[in-house]
Amino acid sequence: MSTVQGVGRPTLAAVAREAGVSAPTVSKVINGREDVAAGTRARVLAALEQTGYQSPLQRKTAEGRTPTVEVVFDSLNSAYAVEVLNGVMEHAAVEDVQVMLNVTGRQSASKLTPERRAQRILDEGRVGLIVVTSAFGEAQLDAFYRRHIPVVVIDPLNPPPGDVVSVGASNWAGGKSATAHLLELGHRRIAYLGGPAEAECSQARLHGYMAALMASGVAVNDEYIIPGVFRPEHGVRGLRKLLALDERPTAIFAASDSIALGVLAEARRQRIRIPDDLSLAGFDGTFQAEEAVPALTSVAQPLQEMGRAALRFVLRQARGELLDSRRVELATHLVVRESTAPPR
Amino acid sequence: MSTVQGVGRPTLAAVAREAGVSAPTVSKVINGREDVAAGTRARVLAALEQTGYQSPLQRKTAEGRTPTVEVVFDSLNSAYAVEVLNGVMEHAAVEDVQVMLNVTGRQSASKLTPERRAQRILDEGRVGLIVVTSAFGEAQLDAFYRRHIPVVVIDPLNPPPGDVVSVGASNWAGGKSATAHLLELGHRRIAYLGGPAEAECSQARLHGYMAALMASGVAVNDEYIIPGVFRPEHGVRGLRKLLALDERPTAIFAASDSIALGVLAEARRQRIRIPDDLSLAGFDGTFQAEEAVPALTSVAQPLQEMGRAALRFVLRQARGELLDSRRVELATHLVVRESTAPPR
DNA sequence: CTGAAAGCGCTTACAG
DNA sequence: CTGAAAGCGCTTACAG
Repeated sequence: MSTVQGVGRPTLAAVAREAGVSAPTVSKVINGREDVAAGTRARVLAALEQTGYQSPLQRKTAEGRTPTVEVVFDSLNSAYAVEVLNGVMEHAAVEDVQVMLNVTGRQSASKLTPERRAQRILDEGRVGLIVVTSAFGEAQLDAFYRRHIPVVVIDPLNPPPGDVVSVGASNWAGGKSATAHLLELGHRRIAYLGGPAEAECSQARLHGYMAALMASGVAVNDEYIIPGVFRPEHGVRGLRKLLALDERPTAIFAASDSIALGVLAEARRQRIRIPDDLSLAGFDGTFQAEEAVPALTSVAQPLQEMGRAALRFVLRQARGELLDSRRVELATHLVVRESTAPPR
Repeated sequence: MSTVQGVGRPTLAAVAREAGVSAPTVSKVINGREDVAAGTRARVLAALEQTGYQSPLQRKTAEGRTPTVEVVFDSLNSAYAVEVLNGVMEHAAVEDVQVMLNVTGRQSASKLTPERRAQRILDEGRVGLIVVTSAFGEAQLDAFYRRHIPVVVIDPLNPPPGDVVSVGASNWAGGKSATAHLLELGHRRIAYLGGPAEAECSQARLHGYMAALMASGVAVNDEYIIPGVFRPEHGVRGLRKLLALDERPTAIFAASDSIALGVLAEARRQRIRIPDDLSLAGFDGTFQAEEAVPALTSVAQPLQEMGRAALRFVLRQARGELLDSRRVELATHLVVRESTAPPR
């Protein structure tokens, strides 16, 4: 007839026993009342942690409910973002996880402080977050990290702080392969229309480009390297700048398909035929590359797989499993289509 | 000293009183136990509704937390879906609402029964749902409706049951304007590549098309009307069928831009020049119409606005406000680009 | 600031 | 299938 200890979930009474206080006192601490002495509060908090106490609400929230992961984009206005999202959603269906979607928009200056946002994630019972590119700054990622909220960043613009896990693609190898392809076709004047100068992925692509040039003994021409944004406008303006040069390039490697699409549009306006007058290679390998006219040679990133992998890593972290690595790079591969040809 | 009735949240005991049963019986109904007579269950359910009872969990969930709306797509693989989603997300940011994203995929045969899914929505404390096109069938919509879960359907494939609110665009007027445009250019043999025959929006576009023909005294040719799916494949196959006819059409009105894109691709393969040999108009007016080569004449739907409106209506219903109408149609407008021209 | 006592709201076990 | 009774786990009101 003796009471069996340690069976079932710990109750508030058990926490009280552990802390050597009464149940009402524990109740006060849990509910954030002020009228508890600092020492008592500390003992209660220790007991709460030691026993792993969960309030009925927390229990209910945790228990039957489908776990929820938050996915944060700075914008959904790109085929890139949509493909990553599709990968996340696909794996979420497999794992029976719910997805809270958050689009921050340009104004990274949110109303919420990093601390409050992290607290909210905790309050709402999220198991973790997937952050795509630059949706959150270092301060925010740090706040998540300090509270042990599992976070995975896809294609971080800057190296994420602490031990935050990131997923990307082999950008350097991809940049090298696209450039090598153009070199093999016989091009020597190859321009690079890049993404933001500070973005890791764009830097890697640039250095892959330079590595390919150097390996072929082709000098790097600074005039041919134009950083910008991953948007068609950059392709439009970039092409105009390149056409204004004394020595025009015969080929362009664009750091994203969206940039390449801008080049394509501007080339059409300027009556420059692609690939006859100018070869063009992109990066990302979204359906837009395939559907473009002419179809775009592009370095394909496994975007869906990156989304899936990010979710896998969030869930693993949430389960307390160790990850093999803080940084995962999935392979890119060059897909040759119609937009590249030997120079005239 | 008399007990004040009706003050504070209704308790389980109050529900029991209302239903004329004991508290344990109400508890059983709430917790989905089987051992309750059907008649008793019905009375308890009525009392639950009448009193507006919320379990402590529901109460806590509802209280400090940011309200959450669930958005359900059958697929995210279309520019259409992405634009609607963008509209929803934009308004969600304005209203400070969270968005749970759900992509059902082709298998509308989910593991969850309609009842259980509706229960889950309630348990998780969603304020309501936005359902895009055919993501849920009638049985599911009905289950939501019976539990008074606010639902708004965007572009329902079938007329939604009960008083479920739906948002769409002026499909009939759009179909008429596209066809009238082709007629004005001088076309008389105009084909219609439609969406699913049972889909309301496709029917409306078809009847707009027929109305325009009739108004111009042009006979409707059944061979020119081919229903299908809102995907490029339908455009590819549809064009092949039309080319096999003795009297080939000189213009095609496609019920979506994605269908038109398929026509465009197949026309290129067959060396049919658009608009020189064949005029082509689409529907949706997504960025894909603009970026196509040649740029696609298309009936623009205000997709973002439809997403925004859907969220507004969900929130209004959740607040218990009355809506002016169960069906809202936003205006479409024809955007003439490069893919339509007079017949040769 | 603390806790014994009372109380609240719901659930469980079981007699009928 | 139903409900009186007992019980559970937490919170509240208040004496000290």
